[in-house]
Amino acid sequence: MTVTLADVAARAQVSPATVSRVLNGNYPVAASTRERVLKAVDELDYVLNGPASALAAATSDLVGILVNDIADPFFGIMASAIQSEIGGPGGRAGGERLAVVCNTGGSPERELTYLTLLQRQRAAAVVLTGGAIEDAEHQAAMDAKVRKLSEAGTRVVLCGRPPAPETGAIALTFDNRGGGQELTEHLIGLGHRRLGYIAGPEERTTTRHRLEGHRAALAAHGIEEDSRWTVHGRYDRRSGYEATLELLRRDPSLTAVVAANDSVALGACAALRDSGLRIPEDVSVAGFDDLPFSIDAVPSLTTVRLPLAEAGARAGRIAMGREEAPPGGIASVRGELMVRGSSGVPRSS
Amino acid sequence: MTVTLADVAARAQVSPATVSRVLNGNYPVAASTRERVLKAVDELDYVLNGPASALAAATSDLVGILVNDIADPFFGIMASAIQSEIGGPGGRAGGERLAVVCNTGGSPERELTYLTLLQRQRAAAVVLTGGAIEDAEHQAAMDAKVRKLSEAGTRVVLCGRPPAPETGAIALTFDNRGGGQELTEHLIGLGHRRLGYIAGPEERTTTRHRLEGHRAALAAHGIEEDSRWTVHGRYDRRSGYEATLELLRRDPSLTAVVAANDSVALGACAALRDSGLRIPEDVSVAGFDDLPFSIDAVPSLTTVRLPLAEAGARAGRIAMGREEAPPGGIASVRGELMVRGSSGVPRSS
DNA sequence: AGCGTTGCAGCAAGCGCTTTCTATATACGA
DNA sequence: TCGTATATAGAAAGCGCTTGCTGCAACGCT
Repeated sequence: MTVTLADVAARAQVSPATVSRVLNGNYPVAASTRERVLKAVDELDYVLNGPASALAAATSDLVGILVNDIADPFFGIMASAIQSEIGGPGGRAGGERLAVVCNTGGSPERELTYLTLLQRQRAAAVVLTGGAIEDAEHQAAMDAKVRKLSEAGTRVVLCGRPPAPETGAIALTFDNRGGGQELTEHLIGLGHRRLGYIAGPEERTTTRHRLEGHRAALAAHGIEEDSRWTVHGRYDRRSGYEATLELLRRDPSLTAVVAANDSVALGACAALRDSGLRIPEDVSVAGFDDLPFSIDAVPSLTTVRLPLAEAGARAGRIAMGREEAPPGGIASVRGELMVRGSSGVPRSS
Repeated sequence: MTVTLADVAARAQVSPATVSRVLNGNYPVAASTRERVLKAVDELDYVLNGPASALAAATSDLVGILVNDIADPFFGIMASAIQSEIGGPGGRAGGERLAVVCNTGGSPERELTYLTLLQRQRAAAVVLTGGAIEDAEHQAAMDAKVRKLSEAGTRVVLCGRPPAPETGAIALTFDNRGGGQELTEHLIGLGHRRLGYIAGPEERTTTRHRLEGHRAALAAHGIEEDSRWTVHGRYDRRSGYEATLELLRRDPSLTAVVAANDSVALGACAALRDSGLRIPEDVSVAGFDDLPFSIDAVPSLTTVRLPLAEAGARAGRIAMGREEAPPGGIASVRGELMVRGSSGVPRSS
């Protein structure tokens, strides 16, 4: 059998209550007693029973982080930053908390089930990262779940995700629309008038907002849109490659390609090169996020930098109650345009 | 107050025991009764209390995945694959399990503390990924912890990590030494005789094994080593950039640079370009791992492909007891040499 | 008809911990 | 010197769930 609190108590010649208090340090215990208890703990190699503790105390030290794709550095970087603030071993936080990353793979069901699982574990906090799925039914279900979690005392923070009003969740939203607009305006400023756009998956807030920003920029400059110029795909390199070939097929006269994110942009670059086009002389390319590898692309990628680590860290602190929530429970985090080698004046100008 | 089993029982006019059995489905319950119970569960919006359940049943549905750096796709890809097999919502597995990713940041203390936290939660299984830290004391502590976990019934699987004999852990080890050797032999075969090597952090098994493979290749071809040709750094791009400049400073006549992994190789490429050197005409570059972005580098990266997703998936299945452990509890996973554009014949030949 | 089966449901005893309340001992003030 | 405040430890009642065992019908067999 495993060692229990009672065993430690017996060995230290004290009551179980005292051992518990020594371990939790939330009640005065005489120094000599504490020492005796700690010695017994050490000798017996005692490890607290988490479930029992959580049951009795009606709280748990679990913190959940939901991500859409853990293999994507976009989420990895945020998760890493969140986790570093959550504490866990070695973090800045006091109490040791188990920060757990849950990979939804972008599936609505998984998202919901993970939330239930965390609710079941009576998680101390939950951080939802990345864009939300735009399906009315799913969204309602999510909101209901989030509200329930909040009511049960779980702090819910949205990081890089649109606010969920009336749910009690704190939102740190990325200004995808503004960033998208700024990016496209940069290209328009260079003289581009025929811009292809590789959007992310449909029914995602991130996809929609970035695209809306792009369109707003076009509209602001009186550029009429051609529906052939927009293609949807996944948020990965492969998708960018294929979408670019498709764009080129539809309209070979495009002078710029704006991608939904950096991975897609990289795929776009590869497709352009394979098609014998130079970047940026023949076609300019722009990404989004400014992930670490973007600066290493050849040419380096013009993109919008999102402060993923900073936002994640802040979300983590808020989740831990170590930082005040922004006024109204909502904060918008702006991106920063990074002009680099992949964008230049169009060939025809 | 939150809804409890008893509330559901009252509403369904059955005993708590029956509700529990309906929920767990491990005991015969009449269809009509089950239906009544499920209806009550639904109406009351009941969510099982995880800790209470874990305490009573003395088991938990938590599975831990330890990674060194969650922001690094190397780990992200493995974690994703492991998690997909662990089940969790939507996975192939039957029971719903909470697969949690814990980020150690490469710190020995965190590694140990996370293991304790998982032990505390009575985790069903634990998967340790990536290289281990080569410190006798730490290793002994880890082995002891792992042994204790095994004894307590937690299945422990090492994925991409050297075996830990006598601990009861199953190991899926990457053949870093063989891969490193093959890679360097490829360069030697092209005619290179002056090869720089950017190693990972010291005191890491992965670092050592890859370096050993490199040296074995040199030795096999009678190439004498120059201690100036090896530089240690972190496993990231920045480190590769700086290390390359350092190598160039030490010996400008190098015709090839072998990096500890792909990120480092990318940094090396950037440094070479910034130094006015062409790849591979002036200097060849090689990486390791074959992460998704490697093929997009310009020129595309010669590297050793590690089947991260496959190995992760297998580790996940073994952790769930859905696949037999390899004979002896140890399997070696080989890498595959991917010859691409970044390696060519040396300039002097 | 009598009796062993079989199928389902309930009782109640924990699982290992936390925490309130109570008890004791010591210290302090008047 | 006695009463009261203060510090520390213990007793015991759960926290919400699982599960071995018991109970009781309805059933099938000889």
